[in-house]
Amino acid sequence: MTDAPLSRPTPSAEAWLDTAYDVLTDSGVDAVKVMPLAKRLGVARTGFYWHFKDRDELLEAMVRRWEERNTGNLVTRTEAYAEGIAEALFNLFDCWLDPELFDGRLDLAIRNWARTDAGLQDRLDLADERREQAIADMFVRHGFSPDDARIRARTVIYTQIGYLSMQVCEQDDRRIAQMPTYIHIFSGVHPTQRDIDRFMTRHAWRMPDPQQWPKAKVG
Amino acid sequence: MTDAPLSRPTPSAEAWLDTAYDVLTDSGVDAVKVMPLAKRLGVARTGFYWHFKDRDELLEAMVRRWEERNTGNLVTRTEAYAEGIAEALFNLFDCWLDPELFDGRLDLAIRNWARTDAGLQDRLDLADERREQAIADMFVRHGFSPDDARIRARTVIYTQIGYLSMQVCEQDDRRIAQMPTYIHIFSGVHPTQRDIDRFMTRHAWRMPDPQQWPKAKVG
DNA sequence: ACCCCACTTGACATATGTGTCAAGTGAATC
DNA sequence: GATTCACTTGACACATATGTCAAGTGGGGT
Repeated sequence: MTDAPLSRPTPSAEAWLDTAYDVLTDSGVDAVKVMPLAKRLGVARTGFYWHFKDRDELLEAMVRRWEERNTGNLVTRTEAYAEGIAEALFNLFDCWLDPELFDGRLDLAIRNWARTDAGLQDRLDLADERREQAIADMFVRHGFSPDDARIRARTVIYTQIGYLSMQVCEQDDRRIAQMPTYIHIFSGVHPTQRDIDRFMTRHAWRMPDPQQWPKAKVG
Repeated sequence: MTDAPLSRPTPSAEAWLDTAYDVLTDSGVDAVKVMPLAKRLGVARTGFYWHFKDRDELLEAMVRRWEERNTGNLVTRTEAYAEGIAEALFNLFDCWLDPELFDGRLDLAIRNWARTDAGLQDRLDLADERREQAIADMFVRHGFSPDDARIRARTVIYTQIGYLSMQVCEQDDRRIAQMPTYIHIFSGVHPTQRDIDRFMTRHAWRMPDPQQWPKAKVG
């Protein structure tokens, strides 16, 4: 008899939502249709309408799932303590490695969907502005001029979105190994060995072989 | 009686294609459907099947339009003569300003479409690899190490794709004004006033007020 | 004036999608 | 054992899409 949150979705509403999420992230919003979802779940399509008013309500639930996750975590990472810009960027890069912090596939799906949904585009623009501001502030705290900081923030964001958009699939260990070079490009500063070790240790379990850890002065 | 290329599309096949292109670039491939296109053109839908075998043939025609355009022009720009890396990057940046050289909206639409079409994804991967290689070669020619060059090439590409993907809409003059800062980030080198002037002169008609031209050592 | 060819059209067959509704089911409560 | 509540179901009505076909139209060449 634990206290459940008030309108918690029933297990089967949850199932519709999860399936919808899978389809959204790997085929886009146009593929999120009640009939195919029902086929996947192996149930009658009409049961859907007991849990959700209509298709739009399902879509709205997914947008909320996105809003409650990606941007908030990213902003928090930019605010983490760092001795220098390199460490600060490494903190941010945690988001690109931990799907709990930032769901890249979902972000991309939302972004594509927003192209044909003006209301969603507005919500996305707000989220993007928050992210850009948070990263720019981070650069400013580490001594960059506001103008430079803003363009560097954009470079970081565009690079990440571009990476997602291009569907690059690399193994975590290769991605991690390149990150010190990205740090140098984004900030103009080489991370110290200390910065690198701290980051590598944090993600060691994704990259089991310490031999692969880069030495400082990469790039 | 001019010699027409052999299978040139008839004027009305052209019209279907153009409309399809518009819809593709601003709503995505899922919106490219014969019935709505017919409505837009104000003709009977079935006439479509006189010009094209089926919907797939229309889509294929658009993919070809893309292949014949974006990647080739981009690679050519990376090969243009440049005294230094800054000038070389400015040469490449021409693509982001001249829709004749590189059609960003089309590139983005193809990219989203490829997410749900494995065959197209393969063709896109080939194109991306050509682009990355060409840009990396450019960095190498200007003295960067192969590893660094490759990551810098990716940063350039991801940034551009990210920019497109985020649907940023800025005026040309503002974008142009920021480009020297991007050059610095991408290459670590400040463009000289000479580099900047050459670039600005080339795009002066997009940015009528020379007062706005940035001075060197920006960022 | 005729016909032919390029092209267009409306009717048909079929598939896939949305949403409503009244009836059905099965487990927990009275 | 009857009832009720939460949830599921199949039948229905309708919209939108694809693709085929035979018939129609209209301008150029003979």
